[in-house]
Amino acid sequence: MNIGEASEQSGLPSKTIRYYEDIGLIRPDRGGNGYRDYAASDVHKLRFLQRSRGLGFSVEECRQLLALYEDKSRASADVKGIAEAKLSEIDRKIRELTELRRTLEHLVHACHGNDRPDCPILEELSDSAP
Amino acid sequence: MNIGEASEQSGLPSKTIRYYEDIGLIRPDRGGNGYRDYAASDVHKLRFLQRSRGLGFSVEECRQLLALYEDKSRASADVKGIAEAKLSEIDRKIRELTELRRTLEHLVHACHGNDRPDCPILEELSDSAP
DNA sequence: TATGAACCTTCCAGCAACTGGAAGGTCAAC
DNA sequence: GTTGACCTTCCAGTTGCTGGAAGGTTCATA
Repeated sequence: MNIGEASEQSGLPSKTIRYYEDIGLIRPDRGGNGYRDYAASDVHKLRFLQRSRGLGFSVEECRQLLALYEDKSRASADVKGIAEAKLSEIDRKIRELTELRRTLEHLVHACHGNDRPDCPILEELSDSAP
Repeated sequence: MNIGEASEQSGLPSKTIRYYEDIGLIRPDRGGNGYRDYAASDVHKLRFLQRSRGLGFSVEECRQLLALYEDKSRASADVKGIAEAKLSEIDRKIRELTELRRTLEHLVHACHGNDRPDCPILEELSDSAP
């Protein structure tokens, strides 16, 4: 199938699919006209990529997962390890964002939000204290 | 003062400070030797940038905040608007990450993590269902 | 006075992970 | 035969820096 249909079936834009080929994640056949020709297994991999990217895995992590996926003698512990590392990374990000949110909400609450120039948000941002 | 000291006082790497100048956020004087010469007010702005970036504002948002900061006739509502938009953006990110975390944790729990090849994580990622 | 370290300068390139657009080839329908 | 929807490659841009090369300046020390 052509890239357009592969795009539809995988949920990835054609541009992204070509990019994934560029960086060596997939290697579809080529037809006589030079068009890329995707087999069902290619689409399968594309969907795999779409999902794992959606779960926050980096492209390099997806490459590892894909390799494990294709390695029939893999140990599930390898996959679990990658997923667990990603899990604590997500936890860290959530903690950071929550902290950020608190600070920002505090500022927003302190600001009158009227047409006067005095603004605690700017004051806090420009505060000279370290 | 030279860029090194401005860096120390603002908490931003010299590289970043030069970059901020490149994109027009600050304009320090130049000494006769061609060295950048930072006034206290420049360092103040740099620290402002350091803080607002740390709070998750994009460089363009920082540019707006800095303009408002310098505009003595600003309305605090303008600043509050930017901060509120950022707040809901952070909320959205936290929600997304939390959802992600749940899915991933579910997968991690389902996986034995031994040296056998069967792995629910990969199965889920490659699942053909839309 | 020389020299070496520690500064500073500019410019160029690269990171992630795409995305947009230009210029052109191909295919199917009317 | 021509329109329009595909497809191709390649180049450039996005965000927010960061690293490195090649070279100029300053200052302390030998």
